[in-house]
Amino acid sequence: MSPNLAVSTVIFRLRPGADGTSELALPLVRRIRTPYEGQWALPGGPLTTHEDLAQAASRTLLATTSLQPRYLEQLYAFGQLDRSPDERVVSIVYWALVASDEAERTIENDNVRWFVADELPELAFDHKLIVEYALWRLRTKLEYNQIAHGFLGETFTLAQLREVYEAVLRKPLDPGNFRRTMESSGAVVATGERLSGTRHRPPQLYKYDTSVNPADQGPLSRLTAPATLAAANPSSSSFITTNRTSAPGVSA
Amino acid sequence: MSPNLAVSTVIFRLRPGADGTSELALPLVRRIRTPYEGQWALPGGPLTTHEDLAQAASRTLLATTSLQPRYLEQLYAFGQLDRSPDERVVSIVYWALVASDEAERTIENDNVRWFVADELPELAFDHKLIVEYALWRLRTKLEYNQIAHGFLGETFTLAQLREVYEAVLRKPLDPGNFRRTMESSGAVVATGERLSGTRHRPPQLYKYDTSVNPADQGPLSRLTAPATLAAANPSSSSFITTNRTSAPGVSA
DNA sequence: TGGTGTTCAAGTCAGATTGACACTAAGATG
DNA sequence: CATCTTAGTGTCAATCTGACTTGAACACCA
Repeated sequence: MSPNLAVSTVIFRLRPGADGTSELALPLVRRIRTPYEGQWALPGGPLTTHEDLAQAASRTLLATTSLQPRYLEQLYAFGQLDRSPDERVVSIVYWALVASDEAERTIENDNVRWFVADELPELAFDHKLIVEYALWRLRTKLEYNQIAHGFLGETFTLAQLREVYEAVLRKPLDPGNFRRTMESSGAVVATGERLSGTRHRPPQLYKYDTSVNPADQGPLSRLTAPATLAAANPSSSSFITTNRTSAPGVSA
Repeated sequence: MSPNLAVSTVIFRLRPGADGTSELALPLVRRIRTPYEGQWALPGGPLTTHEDLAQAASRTLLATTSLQPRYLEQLYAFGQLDRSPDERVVSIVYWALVASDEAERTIENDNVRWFVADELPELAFDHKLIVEYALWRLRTKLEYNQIAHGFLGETFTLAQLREVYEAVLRKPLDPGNFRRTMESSGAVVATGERLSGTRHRPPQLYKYDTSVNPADQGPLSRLTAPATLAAANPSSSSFITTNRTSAPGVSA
């Protein structure tokens, strides 16, 4: 007599906005049955017994939007008693990032459409809450974890990467400081190639060095790649003492 | 034909260790049926249709250890196909903090025992992985989120709070810098009272200002108030003060 | 009763980090 | 060739961080 188990996914992409900058968008599907028939909802479906949680997220993601995610992470398990009017449903929600060019392949129709993240219609169930939490996670995680490349292709310029940050965080960033931070973090590596055809000085193309700062995708990612965990981020809390003995100074 | 749903909880407390400092400990229960009969496992049980996820976590937590958590947060949903040999089980795991004095009430017997977090026996299912992930979350979250008071009583000295940090992070912290950081964060407020009966200058008693830096407990905490999570256990004496010759008291 | 030990609590200081901003480089455009 | 635009580098002050010093206030003990 277990409650029903469903898996849904909040999918994010970046697309050119009206004012020239990029804006966050996510796909919704129209419900074709009660409850909430006709309303927009997150893509998802029931969990079958023969598939993984992440697999189920990928499957429903592919089925509704024909997209492959570049980043996929579990968000939260929602299980309040009243989240569905009829039956008890526990939804395990994932969130995903897709590259812009990949997202072009979505077949938009009357039942699948992309919406700007800040201008959503009324959503079925508690999906409004879920999307807001996913947005919070995306914005929070972007600041300390290297996941911005989930929106981009294999290589990219620092300006493109900065545009991702600016669109997600909704604030302008200083190009010089952004470059300094990214380069010193070591998460990004210059390929040596340049992007030509621009109206200005050709910028370097970069790619991500995933071995330096692996994105935390939950506990399961440790099973497959345990070695990279040793290269952890240095703690930056002020009160943390690494070595109480004084370092030897330079003396004559 | 949904998979079975279970809820388990990783419960942490601090207890006095052999070398005088505190150490992290967590309770495990011995399995009394196959699979993994006789092995140690996390407390938990199947999710019933009439209870919330967090409620289920609290219930099984109370049933096995007779404890009330001071902090409770969802950890992750584990759903790999092979995590249970017989049937498909999806476990939604919570993690909890209990105050030291509260934890004294646990009835330890042959089937329930506290273990030091770094010296666990062989565990059933994938519970080893789960505990390690919970440990990682606890240590990571402590550095940017104010959850350390989950181990302490209503009021505490900065030295006690620092001891929590040192035990969880497993490294010594500079008292002066710790004080500076905590006071400037505003998360902690001096009560004006002092703890007397110590062998030295009486320290200030502090309490947490939860309004300043509320702990992120997931998306649901934004909708409803934390409610009964702040356990009514006003006893301010913790194990940290037990090695005193005379009983410490509180003075203005 | 006064010295000693211990921790509390406040303060100092050098090096690292951050945010704001100036300046030069290198392409395209007309 | 002058100009526009972004790439990329450099500077500087304010702040933060980690290590360390100093005085305060109690208990304890000779």
